[in-house]
Amino acid sequence: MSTRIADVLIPLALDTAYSYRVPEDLGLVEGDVVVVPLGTRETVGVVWGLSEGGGANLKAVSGKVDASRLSPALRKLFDWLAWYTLAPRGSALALGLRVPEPRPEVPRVGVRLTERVPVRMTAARRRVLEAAADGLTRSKRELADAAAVSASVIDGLIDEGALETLALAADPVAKIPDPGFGQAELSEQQHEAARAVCAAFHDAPPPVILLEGVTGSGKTEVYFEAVAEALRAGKQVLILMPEIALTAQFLERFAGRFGVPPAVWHSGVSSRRRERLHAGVATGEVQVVAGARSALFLPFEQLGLIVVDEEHETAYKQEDGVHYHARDMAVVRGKLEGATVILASATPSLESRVNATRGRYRRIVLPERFGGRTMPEIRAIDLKRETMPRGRFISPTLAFAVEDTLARGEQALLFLNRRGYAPLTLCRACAYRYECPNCSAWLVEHRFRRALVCHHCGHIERTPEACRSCGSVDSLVSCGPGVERIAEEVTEIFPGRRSIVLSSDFPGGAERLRAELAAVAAGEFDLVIGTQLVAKGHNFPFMTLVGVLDADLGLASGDPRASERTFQVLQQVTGRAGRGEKPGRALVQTWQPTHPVIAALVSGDAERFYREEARAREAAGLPPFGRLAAIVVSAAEREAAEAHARGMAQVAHPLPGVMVLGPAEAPLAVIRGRHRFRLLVRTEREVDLQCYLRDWLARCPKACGSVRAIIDIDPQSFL
DNA sequence: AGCACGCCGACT
DNA sequence: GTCGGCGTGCTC
Repeated sequence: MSTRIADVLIPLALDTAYSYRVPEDLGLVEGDVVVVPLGTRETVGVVWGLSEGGGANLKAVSGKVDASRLSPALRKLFDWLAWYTLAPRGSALALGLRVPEPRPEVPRVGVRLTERVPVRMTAARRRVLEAAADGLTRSKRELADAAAVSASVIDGLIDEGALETLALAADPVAKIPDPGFGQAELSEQQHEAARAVCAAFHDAPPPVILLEGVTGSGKTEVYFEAVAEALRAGKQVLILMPEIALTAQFLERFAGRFGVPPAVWHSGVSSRRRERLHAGVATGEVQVVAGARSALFLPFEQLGLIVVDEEHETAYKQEDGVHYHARDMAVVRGKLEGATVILASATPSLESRVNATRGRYRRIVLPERFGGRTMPEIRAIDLKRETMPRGRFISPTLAFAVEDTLARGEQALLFLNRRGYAPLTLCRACAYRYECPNCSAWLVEHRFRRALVCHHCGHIERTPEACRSCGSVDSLVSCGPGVERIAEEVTEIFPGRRSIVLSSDFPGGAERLRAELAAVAAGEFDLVIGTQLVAKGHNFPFMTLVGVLDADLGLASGDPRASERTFQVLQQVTGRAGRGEKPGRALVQTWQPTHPVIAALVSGDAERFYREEARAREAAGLPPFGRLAAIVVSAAEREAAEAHARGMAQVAHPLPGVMVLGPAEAPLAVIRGRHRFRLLVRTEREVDLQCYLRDWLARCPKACGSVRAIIDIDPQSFL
């Protein structure tokens, strides 16, 4: 008398699947979604394994949920993700498990014209009757929109019998994209790249492709051809993008190529719609999903292609809960599903370039701009050779170039990656610096808001009249530039020019900002002063000059990715010049024109940057990428962990309350908390980290379920 | 994640 | 005396 046992993984912070007895008549299969008793309540879970057992006194599975079954590939993905990130398997599962709430089916109502004429006629009613004159059935909303009336007019006509209601078939979750709809005209280069990408789609095993193309080279059109190829092969496609890149503009472009927009998945999509999409993806009805990171865990039935657009974007990094990088997970999912993966970027991350060089990824390059446009000419302005007017940040050379550009009726962009008015406020009398009380970073002056703001933690205080330290009045000076201060300078040296400051502080929110970006694109401004916000997105056809005010900003931040990030953002922002009819140029103000980042940027030789950066890291004994892990253990484990740490050498650490211990190649830090404390392990390579942690956990078994995080080495995210 | 259990301070 | 605050640990 053997019983069937189901090992059920529950989407909670649990690493082990729990065993339940399977009732005879349930007919469970691995991957089924089930309801099981857990403690005093009932929870949903997924059958991770089935076996024949002795039928011990286990609780029984309560029932099967009529939801999509998780495919073996998806279950493997969650297992792998949990293993890789050292997260409990249940937490990994929680990222992708979605259980449909039982909702009453709301029948969609359509209305249609009848023979009956309403007793009283009004202008609004007449418009409705005209719009409905063709006798077709429409939804209330549609008819109201077509006649430009409110829904109550329609209701009135229904009451009078002039319109009749009838049940409407539920509309499809997503429209069917047509791979042959609007084949774009491709340049020779794009064509060649598209052919290579499409050919690779049929390779076995399917490759990971790094599609690298300079700004304006038409990467999107190229990967759209791969999407078309996948659709023709009857496969589903996932396009991952940073949430902010999922714009109406992108959807229109997609619709221009495939006839309809893709299904969209991001945090703003309603839960009802998500549920329908989830189900539609599982049945294969939804063929293309464009989505933010979490779309990675949708239960695709026949996934053939994953595109990761702007693969270098940091938005792909999940920093709370389970720490994962969506780009890397996309590569893993591609492998598990047998799907081709395309990583697209104008400025790839260092690790993707390294992977391409090592032959793990196939590299396809679009070196030129589309439509005969040329890349902007980039020149450095050596600030050591400029005579800067006192209190000014725009050099005479740059000012002259701006004047010249404006005189020709073209636009210029002045780029400074610093919000606010001035990054530092200090007292002339006592040399007191205004620092954040929470994180001791400098407080940034925002003159417009009359406040000092911490860009780290959000702390805000009113700009003081007198020095907080010595009480002197009128002794405070603003040091260094922010975009607001540059705007002030611009009105002084280019009087009468229409200028605008664009940063994430822009008053009026995202809607206003979008409108202003459109206004810039339409040529309604002469000068744009902007932060990183203007580095990508909207195309500005009249912009022919980009001036970078401080190219060195960010190079000395201590972040191991500082060079890479700076290079990427400078490449993007200088690439804004000359995307319209006329060629563009960029002038880059710097104190260190021979710095590898600046030299590579000016020479237009990205290869050189990546090569040198990889070499520099190797020489410094750093890997191209590294990780930090935090383990949270219970108070009971504290002693054992400390005993283990005691045998290790101490190393200084800049973080308050952190004690760093351990050998130099794998230091171990201990942060004391009130009731918990953390162990932070830094290591040179991911593989080492895994080994190190596993070894550590073996000695400290109870800590195993409590490993909380693996994060990139990045002091910012760590703080 | 929820829920129970247990240990402390402060109230009808 | 007990009510309830939170901190801790368990759930097949």
